[in-house]
Amino acid sequence: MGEPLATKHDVFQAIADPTRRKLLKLLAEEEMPVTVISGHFPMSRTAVSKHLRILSEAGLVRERRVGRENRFRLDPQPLQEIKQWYAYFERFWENKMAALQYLVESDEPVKPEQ
Amino acid sequence: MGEPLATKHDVFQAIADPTRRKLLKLLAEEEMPVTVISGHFPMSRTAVSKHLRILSEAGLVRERRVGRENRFRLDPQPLQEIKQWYAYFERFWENKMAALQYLVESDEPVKPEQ
DNA sequence: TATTTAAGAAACCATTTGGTTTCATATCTA
DNA sequence: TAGATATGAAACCAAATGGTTTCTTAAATA
Repeated sequence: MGEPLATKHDVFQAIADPTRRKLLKLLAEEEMPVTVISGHFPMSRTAVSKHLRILSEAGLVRERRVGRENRFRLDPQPLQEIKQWYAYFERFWENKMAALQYLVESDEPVKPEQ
Repeated sequence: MGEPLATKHDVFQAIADPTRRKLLKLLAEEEMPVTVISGHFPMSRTAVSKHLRILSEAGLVRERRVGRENRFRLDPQPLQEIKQWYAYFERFWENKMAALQYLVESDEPVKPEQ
């Protein structure tokens, strides 16, 4: 049923690395083979390949063999978990604003509570 | 101006650890001193304290000395960055839905694309 | 067919991470 | 004041992380 396709790696941990976040943005636009992808990063192809493996195990990218190429593309579905997690805190965000009159998006110091 | 208050630690990296995510949920409810907080976790107080330090450096918690206690509470503000990051991909998610007829927010199995 | 190209596997390495225990210090309280 | 309590700092450690280089294999091509 609606269970994740491949989640050997945690989504939160997968997106923790800035290189992997950049990979996701890159692969959101279009499908690409590993060599082309690695051309966008200042590290070895092997290193990029490892990051892709982690993203793949978190279900965030899909891979497809085409000849000798391995083409990757984004699968945003597991990011729903991030959204749901965030949504929980959004509640407190609202509460805080209302109840404690936090000065949101300002440089005013937060007023001590007592 | 509206810049983050303390971001020696990356927010994405801060929420990558499950213990720290649990800490955020715990501290969302109420302010607590370190000893009380650490009672909720199967590890040493010092370990919890280190996690709190990381959350603090990411701006996700505020600390306040009260006598000999150090009380922590959630500050959800930096989570906005997560939301913004996520929002970018939500766009692709929508696209996929439209183009590939994904079944969103249901328990139906995702239809294979080919 | 011989050669080039694409990619992963393996071995390795330095640094970071997440934990520990011990110790020092500041603040309560009997 | 003496002792108990709350906490962080320091030193330490094993495992995970993010990178490297080398080697092998499969597919495309001259």
